[in-house]
Amino acid sequence: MNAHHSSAASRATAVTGCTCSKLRRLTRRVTAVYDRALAAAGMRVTQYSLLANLRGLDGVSMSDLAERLDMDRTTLTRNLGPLLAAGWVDVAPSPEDARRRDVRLTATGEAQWRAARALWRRAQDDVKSAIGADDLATLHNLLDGCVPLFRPATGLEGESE
Amino acid sequence: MNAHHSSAASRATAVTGCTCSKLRRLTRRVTAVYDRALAAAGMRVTQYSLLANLRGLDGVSMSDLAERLDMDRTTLTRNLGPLLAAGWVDVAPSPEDARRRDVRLTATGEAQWRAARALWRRAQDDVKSAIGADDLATLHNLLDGCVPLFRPATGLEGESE
DNA sequence: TGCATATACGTGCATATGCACGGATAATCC
DNA sequence: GGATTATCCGTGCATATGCACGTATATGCA
Repeated sequence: MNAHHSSAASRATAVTGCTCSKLRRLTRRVTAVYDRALAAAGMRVTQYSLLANLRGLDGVSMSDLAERLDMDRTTLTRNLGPLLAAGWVDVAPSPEDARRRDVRLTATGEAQWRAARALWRRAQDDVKSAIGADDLATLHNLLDGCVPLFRPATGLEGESE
Repeated sequence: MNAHHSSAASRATAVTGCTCSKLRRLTRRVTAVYDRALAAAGMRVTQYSLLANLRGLDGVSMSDLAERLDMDRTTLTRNLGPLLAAGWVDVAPSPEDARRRDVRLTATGEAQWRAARALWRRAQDDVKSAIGADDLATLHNLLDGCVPLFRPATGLEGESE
């Protein structure tokens, strides 16, 4: 399908269709790939991502973690539910600020992540094989680069007046 | 940020990170853009997409529509709920096959779609401005091109043995 | 014809997503 | 120091997503 360099590189195609629907469509299908692979570890890709992002962090507030994941704060609250019930993460009030609730990966959660890691790797490799390394790199760069363009205003960027 | 041709074109970057999480992350943020724009029409981008896809089709079975959208059949059933309640779509048993239920856009639904179209257009233009026409074209081509790679097997493709 | 199979669909369950709203605590400002 | 404001958070509501399972109808075969 792709000889060597660029199979999906655009040749000035007129931009048509809904970017959002295209994103949602592919997200649905790709999520299925990862979820099927991670099912053997009893978790979904969203949960795997939470565990992975919690690694190395020694206690993050809900809001900080949500912002880090570009996720709504209240969505994070509920997404942590299953992980909390499974004992993979721990949430405790911050000693310094009683308003904050610090999220932490437990030892069990760390072990679970480590076990799921191989399954995730397999899914990631499958995706890489299917899309191709070059196109996947381009896709990653586009996805990463676009996110900051749509971040909600924190009220600190446009201090012009 | 981009001089002329390619701001997000990859230069052999090592592919790291989770493709699925990256997709989900951007989808979250971009969906917010469209949903905010379409809120004035009382609908979300998922619903707008349904109406748009129903246009021109004179009755599609649930399964066919789901496949067309790369969406789980049961997800479609529930996503049609609000549209059905609003009277924007109509679902009726097929005259030929009592198992099938044909989905059709109503006149009200058509009008709603037409009204929402301008709002969608504005969101789409905003996204195009933010990302840039070239990168957006590349993104669209990648998204469209990848979907078929992850379609569930229909049991008709690998007849080798 | 009658039964086994295949197809089309809905529901229960669990999670994912985010807006609107309200409660609790910290910071600020007279 | 007490009222106002800002920050951090959970919950109610509505939708989005899909797997497992069951039901109804059509199809194919003996």
